[in-house]
Amino acid sequence: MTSSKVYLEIVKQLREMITIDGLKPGDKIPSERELSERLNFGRSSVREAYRALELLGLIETRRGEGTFIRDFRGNQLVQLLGTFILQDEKAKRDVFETKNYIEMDCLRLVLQRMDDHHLAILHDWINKEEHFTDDEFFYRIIEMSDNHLFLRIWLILKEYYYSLNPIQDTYKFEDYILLLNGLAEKDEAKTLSAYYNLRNLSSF
Amino acid sequence: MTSSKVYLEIVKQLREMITIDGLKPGDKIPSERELSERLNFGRSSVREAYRALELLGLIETRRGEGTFIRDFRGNQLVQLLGTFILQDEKAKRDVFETKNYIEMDCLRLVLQRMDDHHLAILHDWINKEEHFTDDEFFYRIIEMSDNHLFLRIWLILKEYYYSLNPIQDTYKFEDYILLLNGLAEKDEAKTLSAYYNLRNLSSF
DNA sequence: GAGACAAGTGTGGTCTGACCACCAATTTAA
DNA sequence: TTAAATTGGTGGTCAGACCACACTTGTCTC
Repeated sequence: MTSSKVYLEIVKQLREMITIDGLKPGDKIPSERELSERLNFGRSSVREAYRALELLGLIETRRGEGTFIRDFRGNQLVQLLGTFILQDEKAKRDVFETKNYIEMDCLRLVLQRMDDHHLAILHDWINKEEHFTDDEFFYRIIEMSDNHLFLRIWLILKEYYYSLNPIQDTYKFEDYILLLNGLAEKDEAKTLSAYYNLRNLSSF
Repeated sequence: MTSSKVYLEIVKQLREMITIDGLKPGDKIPSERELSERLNFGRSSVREAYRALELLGLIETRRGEGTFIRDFRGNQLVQLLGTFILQDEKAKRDVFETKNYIEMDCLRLVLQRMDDHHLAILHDWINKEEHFTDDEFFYRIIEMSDNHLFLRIWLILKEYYYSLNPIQDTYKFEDYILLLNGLAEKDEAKTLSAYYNLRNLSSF
C-alpha cells in the first residue's frame, strides 16, 4: 500500500493530516522543512509534493509566509488539461459550436439567477460604454451565471476561438439590447432567439 | 510574461516543445538532466515540474528508461480532489450543474445530427445491455453529438463529479426509454423533460 | 512614550553534488 | 552461440548551501 515514490507518500500523508485536523481553505499547512523533518523525508521530496498540489490548484504558497490550502475553483486544472488535451482538437466547428452552446447555457442560468439589481448594472454599463466588445459583454453574462467552471471553460474556448478566427467579429448593438430585453422579461425563448440573431445562427 | 517560478516556466516551455515537435502520447520527452542543461535550470526544478505533471497524469516516468507523454486518464485526480474540495459547496454545485448542462447541450446536438441508423444502434444497445451505467449511456449520447470538445470536457467533469460524489447514482430504466423516445420524435421539449426526470431536477 | 530603524527568524525558491536503484545495450567470458 | 558482467543513461532521494522575502522583535532616536 505504500506508494513507491516518496512524493506520493507525502501527498497521501498530507491528505490524512488535512482530514484529521479538519483543515479548510485558507488554513496553513506545515512548512517544507517542518514536514520533511516530521515525516523523515528530504525537503526536496516534500517540495515535489507541494509543487504538484500547487499546480493542481489545491494549495497556495506565499514566499516568506508559508503554504496554505486553497479555495478550490477548478481553475489551474481545467486550464492545463485544456492545453494538453485540446491540442489536436482544433476543429473549428467544435470550438465555435461549444463556445456558443456554453454561452447559451449561461444565459439560461442567468435567467434563473439574475435579479433586477444585476440587470440594472448591466443595462447601465451597456448604455455608458460606447464601444464594448462582444467578449466584454459575454464575460459579464457568464459572470452573472455564477458558475466558475463555465467561466474557466469559456475563457479557454475564447482563446482557441481567436486563434482560429483572428478577425474580431462585430455584432449589432440592437441585438444586445434585444437580448437584454429577453432577460428582463425572463423569457427564455426570446432570449435565445436574440442570441441566435446576434450570432447570425439559423434558428431551429 | 515570464513565470515567476522556475518550475512553471519549465512546464510552459515543455508545452511549447510538445506543440512544436508534435509529440503524442507514448513519445519520450527529455530526461531531467538533459532538460535542466538545455534550459539552464537546476535539475530539482525540472523534477518539480515533472512531478507535478505526473500527478496530473499527463506524463509517465519509468525509472531507468525515461519520461513519456501519457494518454490522459484522470484516475489520480479522483481521490485527490475529494479531500481538498469537499468543503467547497459552491465548487460542488458548479461541477454538478456544468455536467448537466453539457449533457443537455449534447442532447440538443444529437437532435440535430442523429439519423435513424444511430438511433437504432442505441436502441439495440439499451435493450441488450441489462445493467448499463449512466456513464455508458451518456458517453454514447455525447459521442453521437459529434463534438469532440464536449466529449473531452465531459470526461473531465465526470472525474470531478465522482470525486465529489463517490456514490454511484442509479436511475430508472424507463426514464432512459422516455429520453430515447424524445430523441426519436426529434422533440426537444420532450427530450429535455425526460432528462430532467431522469436526473430528478425540478423543471422550470 | 511614540515612532523609526535594524537585526533576527522563519519561510519558500533554487542550485549543486552526491548516492542509490533500475534498465538496456554492449562487451566480455564461458 | 550463449550466458554473464560491464557500462552508461535514467529516475529517486537526500543534504546542504545560498538567496529573496515577510514578519517579529528589539533598539535607538526624538
